[in-house]
Amino acid sequence: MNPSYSSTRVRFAPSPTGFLHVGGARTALFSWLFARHAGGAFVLRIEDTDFERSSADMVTGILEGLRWLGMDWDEGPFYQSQRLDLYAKAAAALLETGHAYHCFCTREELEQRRASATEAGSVPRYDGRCRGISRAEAARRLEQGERAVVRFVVPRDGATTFEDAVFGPMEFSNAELEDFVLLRSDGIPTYHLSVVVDDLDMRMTHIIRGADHLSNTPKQVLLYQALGASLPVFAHLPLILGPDKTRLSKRHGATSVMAYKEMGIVPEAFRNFLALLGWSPGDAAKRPDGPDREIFSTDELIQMFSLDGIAHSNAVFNNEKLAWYNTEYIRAYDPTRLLPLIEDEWRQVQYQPSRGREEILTTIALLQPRARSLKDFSSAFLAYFGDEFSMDDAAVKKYLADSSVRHMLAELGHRYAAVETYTEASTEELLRAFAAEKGIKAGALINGARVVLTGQAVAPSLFAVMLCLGQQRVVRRLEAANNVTAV
RNA sequence: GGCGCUAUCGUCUAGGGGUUAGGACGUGAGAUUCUCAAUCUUAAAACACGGGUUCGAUUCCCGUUAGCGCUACCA
Repeated sequence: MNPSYSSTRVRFAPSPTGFLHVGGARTALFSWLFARHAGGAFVLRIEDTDFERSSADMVTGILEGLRWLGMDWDEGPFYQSQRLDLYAKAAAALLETGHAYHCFCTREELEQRRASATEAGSVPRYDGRCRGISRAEAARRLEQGERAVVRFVVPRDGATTFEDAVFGPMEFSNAELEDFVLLRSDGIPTYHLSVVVDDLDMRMTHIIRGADHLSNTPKQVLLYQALGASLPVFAHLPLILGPDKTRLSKRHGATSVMAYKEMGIVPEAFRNFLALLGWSPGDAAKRPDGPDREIFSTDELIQMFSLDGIAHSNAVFNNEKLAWYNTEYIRAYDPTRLLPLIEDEWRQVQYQPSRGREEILTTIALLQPRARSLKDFSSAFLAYFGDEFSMDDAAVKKYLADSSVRHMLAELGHRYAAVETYTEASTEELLRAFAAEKGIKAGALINGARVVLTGQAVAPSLFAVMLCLGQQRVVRRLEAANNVTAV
């Protein structure tokens, strides 16, 4: 079968009650990878039925995060808040078929019963007392303005089963479930109703979501059955944990995807890292000799992805490994691809390079092996792109504390001014001869010059830096060596 | 508490009835010497515990423990 004709349909259905967080991003990524692998559709649906906590800004942020990670969607975004009539209709149908009933218990009553049940050491579960209310009576009470929710009739006994594509066969005793709410008293659907109705309406074939929904699934399975629909494939993803092995949350620091952009992470690195968090290509990553593969292009990820490779256990988010991916990606980029990302960083700090595009490109190439983040290009590396940069205090202290070194560097600047063929070799030759003449170790001069030239203690080979900067800048900066003072 | 899920180096993981249990990140040591956050070499580091099944379990089964999740008129 031609995969492009596949009817596979997968959705990502975030709730806009927060930014796109790491866990959500991975769910989206796995769903997207799965859809692309199958040649199916990837649908975006915003689950904004919690009006109190949802906001349009959050939707914007989520879409921004998705785009940043390079995930495109084929349909949507659909908003549940605009599909309310659909859920109401479904609830009415369920009411009609006896799968649901009106419950007039107030929140206060419910809370009270819950509290006393907990106190008595029993499980707080709705007892279904309003099931017995006849439809006629319910209609009358509604007529009189009484508020009611619509609850689902969960079978008292038996079990609900389904097959999870990740965890295998699942069985939940119905006695563990309560008659959950379908429609709130204001007519807004609850999560269980809206997901099922939408997944059905949107003809989803696979439901890929976090394992925190595993225990909710039997309720939804019951709903599918009551609606006379067949089940989609459920695939639950193990959760992502913080370093302390509790579920990743704000107190673990960066949890919003965009925070990683702000840290100078490149999207491909983040995506590669995320893809391998809770999923593994297995033997496909093996190489006959040498280490297993860790770096995969998007196309490779799409081609290799399968539900079988999804782990069953939770994974701790490892910042160090992400940082490693970032350096790998930054290093491997073609400078022309890196440039726009760097320009974006420059814009953010309102920096204007004073060098031409070609020079900038070769400079990037020089710096790439040492960059750990995009941020380096808008901070530590600024001395390479223009003449506005600051000195690293520690570097100055370490290599320029001695005033005689500063004097020598200034003098060295004069010498460079007179050089006719300015090359990597000639600059080195001159410096070493100069050091010999002054009776100082070349290394001391080199380290000092590095700081004067770049403001940093760490840089590429000094003479490569000199060539990159060009004769004029080198002369100017060296001649100003005496003005350098540690703050 | 009830229900569910899970358990291989510190972390991400491969593997699977008989292996020197493989790789990556990180960490340690060494090399290089013009710096290191670059590079190269190298080392340490794991099958949670207890019972089965079996000639043989890290692998299969059960239990224990631990962790996580769910248990709302949130999603």
